Order: sequence, then C-alpha cells, then structure tokens
Amino acid sequence: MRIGELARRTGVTPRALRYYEEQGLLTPERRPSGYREYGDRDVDAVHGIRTLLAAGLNSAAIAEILPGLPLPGQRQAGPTCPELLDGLARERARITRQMDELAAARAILDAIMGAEAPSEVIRTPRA
DNA sequence: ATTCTGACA
DNA sequence: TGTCAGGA
Repeated sequence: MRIGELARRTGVTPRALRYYEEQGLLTPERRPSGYREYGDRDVDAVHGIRTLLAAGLNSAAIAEILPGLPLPGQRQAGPTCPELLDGLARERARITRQMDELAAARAILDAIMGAEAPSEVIRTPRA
C-alpha cells in the first residue's frame, strides 16, 4: 500500500509517516515511481511506534527495538544484546516513575473534584 | 488525485 | 507537524 492508505489505516498523517522513515523507524520499499510501498505489517508497526512515542521513548530507542516489536499474533521477541536490554530496563523504570507522577496528578484532581470513590468509578467515558 | 523532496511569515 | 512550492 502507498503512504495514503497506511495513513488512513493508522490515523497517522503522511507527514508523520515520512518523518518516521527519516528516523529509521520505518523502511518502506520504493516503487520505480519513487512512491513508498508499505506492507500490512507496517500497520501494526506504526501502532507500536505511536504507543512507544506516547510513553516518552525517543525515536532512537524505538528504532533499536522495532525489529523486536511484539506484533499481534507473534510470540515474544527473540534474544536481545545485554546493552539493549539494559536500555529497555531504564525506559521501563522511567515509565514506572511517569506512572507514579500521573497517579499523583490524578490524586490532586480527585481531591479538587471532591471524589472519594475509586478513580475507576468516576472515569469519564472516553470517546 | 497522489505522492515526492525540501524548507520555514 | 502543518503547509506551501514545484515536479512527476
């Protein structure tokens, strides 16, 4: 599929998809026309990229682990070098700290809203 | 109509 | 990231 379709199927703009390629996150084939040609696997890859990006990982970190990205339907990623493993452990720790900060922020909002019930009960139904 | 690269009042 | 230019 070309960039337009991947964009529709992932909800990511073509601009962002080209940017991901610049960052080495995606490496689509090229047609003789120069148009990028993506595979179905890229749909899942893009979702993974978005998730990791949203979690605060930089493109460099994502690029390293992309080949090991657990795509839907496949098992655990294969063995990774100890150095990379260490980097992932740090990212995980960072995310955990981030979660704590978010929980603290939510607690503040709960207090302001005068919410005694568990947050899960007052969660606003999202879109 | 789509996509491409490069660039930024 | 959006968006415009100038081409294919």
